[in-house]
Amino acid sequence: MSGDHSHNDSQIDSGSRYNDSHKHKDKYKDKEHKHKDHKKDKEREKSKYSNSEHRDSSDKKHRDKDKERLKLKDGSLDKQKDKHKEKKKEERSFDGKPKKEKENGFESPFIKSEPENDDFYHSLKHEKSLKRVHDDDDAEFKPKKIKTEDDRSEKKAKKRKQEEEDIKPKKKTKGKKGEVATDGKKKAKKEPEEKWKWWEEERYTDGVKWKFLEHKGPVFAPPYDPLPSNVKFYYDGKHMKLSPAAEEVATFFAKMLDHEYTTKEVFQKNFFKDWRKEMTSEEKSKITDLKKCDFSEMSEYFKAQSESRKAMTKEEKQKIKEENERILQEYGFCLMDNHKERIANFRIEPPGLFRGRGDHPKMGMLKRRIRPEDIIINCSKDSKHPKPPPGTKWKEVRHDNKVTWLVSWTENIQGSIKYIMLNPSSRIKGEKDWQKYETARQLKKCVDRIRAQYRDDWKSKEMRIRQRAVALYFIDKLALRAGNEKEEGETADTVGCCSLRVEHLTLHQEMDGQEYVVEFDFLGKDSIRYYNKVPVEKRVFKNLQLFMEDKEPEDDLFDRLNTSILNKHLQELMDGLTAKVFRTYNASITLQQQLNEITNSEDNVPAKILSYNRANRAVAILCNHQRAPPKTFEKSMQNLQTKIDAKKEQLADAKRELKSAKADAKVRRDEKSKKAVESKKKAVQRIEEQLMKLEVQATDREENKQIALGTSKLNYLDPRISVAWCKKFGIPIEKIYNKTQHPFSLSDFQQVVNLAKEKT
DNA sequence: TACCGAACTTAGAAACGGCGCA
DNA sequence: TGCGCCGTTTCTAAGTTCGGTA
Repeated sequence: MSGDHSHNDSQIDSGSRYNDSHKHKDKYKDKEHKHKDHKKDKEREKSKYSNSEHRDSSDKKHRDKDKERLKLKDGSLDKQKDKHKEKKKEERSFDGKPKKEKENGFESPFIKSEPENDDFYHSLKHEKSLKRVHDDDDAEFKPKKIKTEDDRSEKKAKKRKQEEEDIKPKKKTKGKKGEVATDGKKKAKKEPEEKWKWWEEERYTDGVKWKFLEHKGPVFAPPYDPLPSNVKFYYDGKHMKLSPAAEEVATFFAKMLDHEYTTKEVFQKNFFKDWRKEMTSEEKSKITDLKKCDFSEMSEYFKAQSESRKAMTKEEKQKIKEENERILQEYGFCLMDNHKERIANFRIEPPGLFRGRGDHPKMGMLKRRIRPEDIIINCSKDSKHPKPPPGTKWKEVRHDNKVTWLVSWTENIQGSIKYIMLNPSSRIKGEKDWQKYETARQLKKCVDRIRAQYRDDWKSKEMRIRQRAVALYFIDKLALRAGNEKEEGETADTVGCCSLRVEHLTLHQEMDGQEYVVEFDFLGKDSIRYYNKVPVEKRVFKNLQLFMEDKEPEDDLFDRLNTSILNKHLQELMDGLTAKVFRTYNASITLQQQLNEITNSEDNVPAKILSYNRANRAVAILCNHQRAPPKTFEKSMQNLQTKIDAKKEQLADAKRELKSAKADAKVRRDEKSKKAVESKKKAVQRIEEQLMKLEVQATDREENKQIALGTSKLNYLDPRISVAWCKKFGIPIEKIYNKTQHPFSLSDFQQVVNLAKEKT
């Protein structure tokens, strides 16, 4: 990326986003409190206005101001749009791939390392490069076809028809536990299952997700197991026997007694309110104050139970493991279009207390038990439908093949729908993932034009266009999320780009020797704090001043913008473009740039992996993927340091021994002493390597203290970049991805690796 | 065009389990 | 052999996007 889009330079103090986070947390909480109090006061004052009235009046105010400041639109945008549409037609063929790229072959720059080809992300022809990485001499490679509406040749229609005829599952032969073999071939135990190369097949059209789907339904949470009679609950110091329903809910609280949640007022209030709903009228009249409730015996009981589980014998543990495996084999897989696919979450969420993140107004509420009568089953008409537990009924059985879920139910906290879906290794998820990275690569081709346009729009005569352009600049430069509007009081007060409020930004004409600095401070997804000081272009700065003029701190910064308007605009700029594509694109391109920049081919494997982790870290910082430092962090760092110190001593000893061996050899001049020198040399070398490994580990861990790498690795980084990097620098792919990560690249890769091993 | 619900992705925390070390 | 550590897996909350409806 060029200019101001190099993310890492753009943050004056990127480290401060993490290092200061605790310092700022309290300040932020105060701020949030103030905001809420202020809001309440204002609401009281303005109680005669409804929310929408207030918004309307504010809209009008801004509209009038616009008129004063800006003259009417001159139609240049439409011209631009038309021009762009034409260009778009030229750029792409029907399947979304540039013609040029289709005609010319491609070589991964990480394989062929000329500097001009270092832009892997841009020039990559994905299927081919993947294949190259995996299997250089596979001449049979066929690029995957992405079917579109325009893509229906007669031949393909015939093929589809044939597929439809073939779609019923082939007769399966059951092998030993959990083995399902197709085509009547029994699979040998432990033999790796043949991997479905779905990426080599054509996709469904018209929103069809599958033709055949069969599964066994969900696994329900075990029924409540009442407490033994010796485990007592006390109210106001006196023992009180609770009814089963009230006792169950009490145990949810008792299980969380050591958690910070139970100390929060909102949590306690919500819990108590919902708990009382489960009580008998007698209990209700007696138990009126949570503070008088003593759950400690219950809590101790659960702790003891957890301890005894840990202390179980090997055999007992094995028995449980086997039972879990049996359940997994029975319920953890489905049959989708002839293939056995792993289900991600086949267990229904058990009842408990809702743990919202951040200052969630509903934390502590009772998540009720889900019964078969709440469950909607989705499967093929012609499949064997899952049976509800004896004496119960499903809410509904439907056959909707335009969705990917198998089971759904509505949860009682937010009233939202929960789903049981397939594992990321499934075709259905992998295909989507692949598509996502392809869209991001499409963006790479037109991002310069889009950037030029939004820069131009900063000067627009229309306020809404200026706001859109500045928001897009933030989304692109800072990888902010889109920021949907949220219902007040239903969730924690978090924002994204479009929902930023005036109070979330502070403008500094000059700061730390830089001009036009914007200081962001807000809570994003999961109430993770985003704190960043960013120098921006003068025009952006001036626009922000304009947007903030005459507004209250709690007013929307972009009052003429929402995610729907923004995404509609993005759709016009590029097919399939939405705000989140920028995050994927910028994450992947950052990884590639960082890898190019910091990998040293002379380094050994651990040092190269450190480089990879650092590149990954740059992405995680960009995307603001933070985590709470592990509880054992300080201790584990200390342990590591002790190991390093010991290793250093060991090295010093080894060096001394080598020195004396050398001196000895000089005097003796015999074979034996020569050999001794050699072996001492090797020992020194070995210890040096071990020390280096430990030091690298310490650096990596320290740098990772508050940063979560997993999310970016799993969701934002095009795996082809990592795979190509591994190939170029001779790093085993297993060092970067474990066996469950990145199915579409790794399953194939792993297969080729295994084949190669077999051949040698 | 605004609104809303459905569907799906992204997210951090917690639980789990296996491995290395004393 | 037991224990602690740490990577992996599971869990489910919290986002985004899309499409239908009024």
